[in-house]
Amino acid sequence: MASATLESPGKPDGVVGTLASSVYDMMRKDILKGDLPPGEKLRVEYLRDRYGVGASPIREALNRLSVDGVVVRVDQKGFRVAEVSVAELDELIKTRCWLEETAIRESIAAGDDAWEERLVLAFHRLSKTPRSADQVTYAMNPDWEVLHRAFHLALIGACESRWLISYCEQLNDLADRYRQLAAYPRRNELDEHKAIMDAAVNRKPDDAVEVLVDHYRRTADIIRDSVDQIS
Amino acid sequence: MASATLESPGKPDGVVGTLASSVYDMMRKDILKGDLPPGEKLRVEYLRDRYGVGASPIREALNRLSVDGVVVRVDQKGFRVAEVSVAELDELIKTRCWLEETAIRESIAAGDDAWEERLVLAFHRLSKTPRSADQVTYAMNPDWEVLHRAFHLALIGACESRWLISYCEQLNDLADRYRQLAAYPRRNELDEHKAIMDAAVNRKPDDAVEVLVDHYRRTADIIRDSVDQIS
DNA sequence: AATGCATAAAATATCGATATTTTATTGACG
DNA sequence: CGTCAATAAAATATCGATATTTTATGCATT
Repeated sequence: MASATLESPGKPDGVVGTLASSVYDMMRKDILKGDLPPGEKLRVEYLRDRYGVGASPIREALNRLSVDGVVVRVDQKGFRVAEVSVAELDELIKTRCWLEETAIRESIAAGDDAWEERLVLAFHRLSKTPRSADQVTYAMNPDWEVLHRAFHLALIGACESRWLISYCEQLNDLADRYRQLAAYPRRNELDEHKAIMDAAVNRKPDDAVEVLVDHYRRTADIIRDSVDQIS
Repeated sequence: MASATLESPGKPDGVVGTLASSVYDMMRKDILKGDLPPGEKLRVEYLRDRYGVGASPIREALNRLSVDGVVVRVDQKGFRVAEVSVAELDELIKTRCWLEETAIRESIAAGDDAWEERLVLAFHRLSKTPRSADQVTYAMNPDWEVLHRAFHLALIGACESRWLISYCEQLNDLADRYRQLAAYPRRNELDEHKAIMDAAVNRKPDDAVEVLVDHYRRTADIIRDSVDQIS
């Protein structure tokens, strides 16, 4: 953990947009995957070194991240990576289940063929991608993570509310952070993902909700002990 | 409108916290009540004059506001006040109804005596406060607005999810912005607020949801034409 | 040993200058 | 008249210095 924290993950070469936005993206990723661990003080001077930019873009990114929920801002005391806890995990999952129930019901009700096709493709791509980057020992596969996120967002993509989608995105990312932080066993969720997709495509909202909620709760159950130890 | 835009609403004298936070609060209020109108370009040089602080705190505040949904940020092009539209209003109200349905059901289920008492007091204070600042012509009463917000947040305060509460807060504020921007007739919502409170306190979730949703939709109906004209 | 105070060191937040990018303007050409 | 290119003006974004605040340290007192 210490070496992961101190090692610079790279500089914003080939900058697109602004330095502040690049730093925001990089820092956000580092926090969500645990490279910047829960509770860590985010000192501007250290971050300048780590990301290779000046204090202003760093502070701008930190301000944005603080509204995202991954960074905690205290006036005059600076910024800190948001803590994790079992209570927080449970509240997060509970809220996620509420909101995604609404979102998936609305998507099933309003979703057209295009939505179905996006969902089917998202599942297909996810199912073709190895869950683990290593065949012997579980190792996080970044490709799978990207496709996994896309699959879950495709499920709710037809709910016709950018607000609800953005809230679900936020809760998704925060929940995934817990998964990255926890000791996660080899587990293949393929059948669960397929059951969710089938229920959605077959326009069975009650089934979809039940399987989806079960999926999220099961994940939380698996990682709960581990979260208790890192918090 | 032009004079309201150009007139400085005050400087951060007696700064508490940081300049960035003070500017954030002031600018947020100015946007929500329409003093900084929809679509307006937020030029840093102008805001420096208006709020009397340097570019850095201005940019920091703008970055935070951009995640709030009241400001739109485009890299290399700066910041602009978020636009309004009828479609946006409808999506907002729809989402608000979904989320507050969940929040009020959960609050009714989990809320203890303390929650009831907070709600009863919030209603009481709201009912004692004149809806309009002027007895002849409707004029926005800031005191009523503060208590109105508190009442609605008290309703959902026992839902046991800080995420859901913060989303409802955001949607509440954005919906209230529409009310401030629109030509709003003299209307007294006292009976509606009472019906909502009674249903909640009497632990009747279906009634509470129905009256609450009706309340929000009615407001949207009242202001829709006016919103169409300012957007 | 615990508490309080003063001072030094470290960190946070802001300022103003300046580098970079976008927008506006003007003139040439078809 | 419309389009394109060049240039100037305006605006955005960043830098590094510095003012302000917080934290750490050392010493004295109870």
